[in-house]
Amino acid sequence: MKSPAASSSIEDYVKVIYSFTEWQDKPISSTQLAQRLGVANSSVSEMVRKLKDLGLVDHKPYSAVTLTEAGRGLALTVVRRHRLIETFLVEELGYAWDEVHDEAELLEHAVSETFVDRLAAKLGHPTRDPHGDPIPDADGALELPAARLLSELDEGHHGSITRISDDDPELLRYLSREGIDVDTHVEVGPRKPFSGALQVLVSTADGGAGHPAELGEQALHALWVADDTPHEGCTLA
Amino acid sequence: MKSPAASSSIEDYVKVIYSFTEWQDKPISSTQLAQRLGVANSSVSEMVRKLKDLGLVDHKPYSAVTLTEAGRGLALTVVRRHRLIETFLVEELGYAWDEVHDEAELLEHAVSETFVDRLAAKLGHPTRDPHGDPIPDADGALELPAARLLSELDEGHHGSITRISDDDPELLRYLSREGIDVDTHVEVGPRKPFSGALQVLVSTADGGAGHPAELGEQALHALWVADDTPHEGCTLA
DNA sequence: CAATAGATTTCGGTCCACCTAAAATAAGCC
DNA sequence: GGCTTATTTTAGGTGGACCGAAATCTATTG
Repeated sequence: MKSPAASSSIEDYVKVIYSFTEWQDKPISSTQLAQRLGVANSSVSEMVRKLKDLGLVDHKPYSAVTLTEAGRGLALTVVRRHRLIETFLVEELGYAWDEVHDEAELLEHAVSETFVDRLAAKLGHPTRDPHGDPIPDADGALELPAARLLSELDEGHHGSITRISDDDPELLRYLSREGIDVDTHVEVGPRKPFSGALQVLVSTADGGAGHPAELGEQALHALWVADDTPHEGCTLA
Repeated sequence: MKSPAASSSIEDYVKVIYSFTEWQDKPISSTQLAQRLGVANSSVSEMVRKLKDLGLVDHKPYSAVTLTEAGRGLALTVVRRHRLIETFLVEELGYAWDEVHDEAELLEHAVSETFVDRLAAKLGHPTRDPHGDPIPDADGALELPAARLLSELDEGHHGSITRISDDDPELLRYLSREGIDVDTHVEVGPRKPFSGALQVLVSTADGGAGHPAELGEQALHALWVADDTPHEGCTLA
């Protein structure tokens, strides 16, 4: 049940490969992998060969990389560790949203399975981390909420934020200042003529009249909105 | 104030060098260092040269290794991390005494200064870890309790256990079964004729009549007793 | 005081993950 | 179909930390 123990590089590779397809289907290319890991393309080539030898990925030369079942299993344990640690940092140690990612990145390679299980128990077996990402359970099962990228929604749609990509701490701080958090309710407004920025109506927690926020491309691709209301529901009532 | 960030090997080396002299004065030799780190002597030689170049140790060829001020400073931060993590594992995650050492060993190299500070705050800035070892504060100051090795005490002495070496989990489990913990009060009894084992009277927590335990060489060198009562105190009262 | 046993260091050599530069391949375009 | 461009792989090389074997030093001790 337990493989020989992957190096932390190996864990990072499968984690990134997994994450890339968590919210969309296209598999990751070498170059994208290299960018996300911050290493040279050549390093990825070598490492992918090793991962293939280990049976963690499928790969034909010059094409995209996908996880095998074993690879996906490993990735899920890494992701579970990462997200539980993030949750712990926010809930127990008072970290802010935008501070947790890097810390978790390091810790996730240093904790034992026992640690993770006990941490999960202490936190009450949470199913989402502070950014709304689902936390796989100990068996690797996870529930992906149905959600769409904010950038794909048309004017008039509304729903609550389900997930916020934690790639860029700077963006997280901006969103924080605009009052946008996981579970915040938003309504999509009009596109600004040339800037491409989108107006969004952000509801206050108490249900009062929302205030507007302007979101650029970067933000639109980092926010996911739950598919709760195809609008009819409201119109009919 | 912060050096470039030592590798985890470097941290391990200075930690072991420091620990060796924490409760006695003789400096550590290459071979002892190699044994405690589980590496070959030749590896130690090389690494000590590097540590010397980094200004962390003093070392003349063919003699013992000692820490410089900088080295001691680094060692203290590592020891602080280690002991705070052990405390956390026991108090917050329900680890047993004998389980924490290895886990802390890994984690201590993966946590940031911020993490350590927040953890310390959450735990209420403890000054001793679960084995009774002193936890240095953020500035590297620590209070070493006056204590003597149980093996050095004569029959009739008594006092409370201040520190229990956590080198051997097996021993920790034995002591646990015998009801010996940090702060347990003990009285030194007679040596058993040939076995060399020592009889010790272990007080129960509520002050009731103690029960005897037999401790061999290994245990006698792992237990430290506070210097609280040179016996007169009691006789005079 | 010379011989030797034990500790320590030096000397090649390994493995891992990374790099740059150069070569090979795939894909788009005229 | 052939050319160019962009992606991907190979080749050769680095630094960190480790190893075993061989050389060297220290310290004893006869």
